[in-house]
Amino acid sequence: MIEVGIVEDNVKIRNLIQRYLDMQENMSCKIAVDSVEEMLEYLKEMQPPNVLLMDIQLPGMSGIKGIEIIKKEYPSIEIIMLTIYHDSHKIFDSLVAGASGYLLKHTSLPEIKESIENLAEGGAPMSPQIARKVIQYFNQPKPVNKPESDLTAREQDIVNGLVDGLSYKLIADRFDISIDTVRAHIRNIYKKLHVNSKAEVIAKSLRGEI
Amino acid sequence: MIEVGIVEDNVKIRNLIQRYLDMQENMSCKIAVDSVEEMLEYLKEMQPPNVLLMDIQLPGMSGIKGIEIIKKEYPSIEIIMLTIYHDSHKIFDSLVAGASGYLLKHTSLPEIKESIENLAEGGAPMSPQIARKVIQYFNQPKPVNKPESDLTAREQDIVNGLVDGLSYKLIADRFDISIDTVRAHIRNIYKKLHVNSKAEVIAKSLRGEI
DNA sequence: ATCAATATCACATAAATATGCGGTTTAACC
DNA sequence: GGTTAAACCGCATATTTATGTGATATTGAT
Repeated sequence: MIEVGIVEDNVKIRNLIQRYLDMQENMSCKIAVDSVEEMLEYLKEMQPPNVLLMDIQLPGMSGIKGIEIIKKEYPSIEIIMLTIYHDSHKIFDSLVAGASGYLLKHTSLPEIKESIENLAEGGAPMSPQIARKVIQYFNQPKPVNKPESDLTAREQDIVNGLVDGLSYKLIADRFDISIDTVRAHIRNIYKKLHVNSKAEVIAKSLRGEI
Repeated sequence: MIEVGIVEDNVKIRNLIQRYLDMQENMSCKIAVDSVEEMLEYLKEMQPPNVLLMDIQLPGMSGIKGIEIIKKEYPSIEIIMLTIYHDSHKIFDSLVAGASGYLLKHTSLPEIKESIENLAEGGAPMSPQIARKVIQYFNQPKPVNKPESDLTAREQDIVNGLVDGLSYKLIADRFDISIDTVRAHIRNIYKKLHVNSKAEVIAKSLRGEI
């Protein structure tokens, strides 16, 4: 039996969903409130539900802030956002805050039910449009970076040593070469990268510019 | 009418899917090959399909490399991966390469059909397990960082100077203070961060650990 | 009013780094 | 067989960093 809770300030929608879910054989929906604050009150006293359906636009605390707080206190609760917002910011903020699913409000009752079951089975319910936005997120950052300075394998070793915070001496020890050889490599690295300090090499490396 | 192409080296599966899709009223699936190379040959001569179903493990070029090449040449083709692999690396590599969906091979024929329609309507078909992994990607980076070393504003300024690759002298110039003051700040920064070199501060900073 | 933290500055010194110039050996390439 | 690139080593020196031990002024909290 899956215990479902609802945080939604539109009474009509809330009652509709609650009645529908509570009617299901494998679900129970006893707690439906209209703010995160109320839900937190409830959680303090009662057994927490397995799944929460949550709106974003709410009186008082926003649903996204709510995710953070609830997930922190009750990490086992899976949260599905149910909202009209389909802008990337709200989607990503929700997911980063800890939501496990994101549905748009036009989702039908049977689909909501299915999503909850889906979640219980280790899935992550998302409206198709949302999934699209999430996937687009991965396509975006592509063309940004493609520097490729060609350091030799050994030079890359030395750079890694620098990034690990090692001194020349320790790098020499790590690779069992003399400190003067380390110096030589570093000289060459500086030439190739057009820099003249350890700091710049580390910065470049950690920025993925090598 | 949605034109679908298939790149899949298992003949049985390929034929099964092709026949099923071609049978649908709103779809046509005329081209089904067993390698990316063959598909590229085909695309050079014929009208490109709207959607491609693609395996990852293929003879010759991998499906992921295939996405890159095909999307580069024919950006309008939407690609759905259809594979047995559910490891994060393959999923993310596929999405970054330009895939619009990612289905696991146990997906039923009607679900595949539905996914293609879904895609045509602006969605992004994903198996629930895949969606879960994608969502987990966003949750990940959160608990990673919890450093909270409380540097003062001035100390943070100095750190930024270091990250910018400046020497003590240049940092002093930037903030119009003496080099000895820079030294003093850096001493304090080292104490707070438990390090003892510029390199480590820069590394920590760029890793978001400050 | 006192205390703690911050920001500022100074002097001194050891250690590390940056840079110049020199070299040998090895493996790959034409 | 000569050329080239890489990896290796050494010595010298100027600059930069790391660290110690001071000190003063300002500020916000107790």
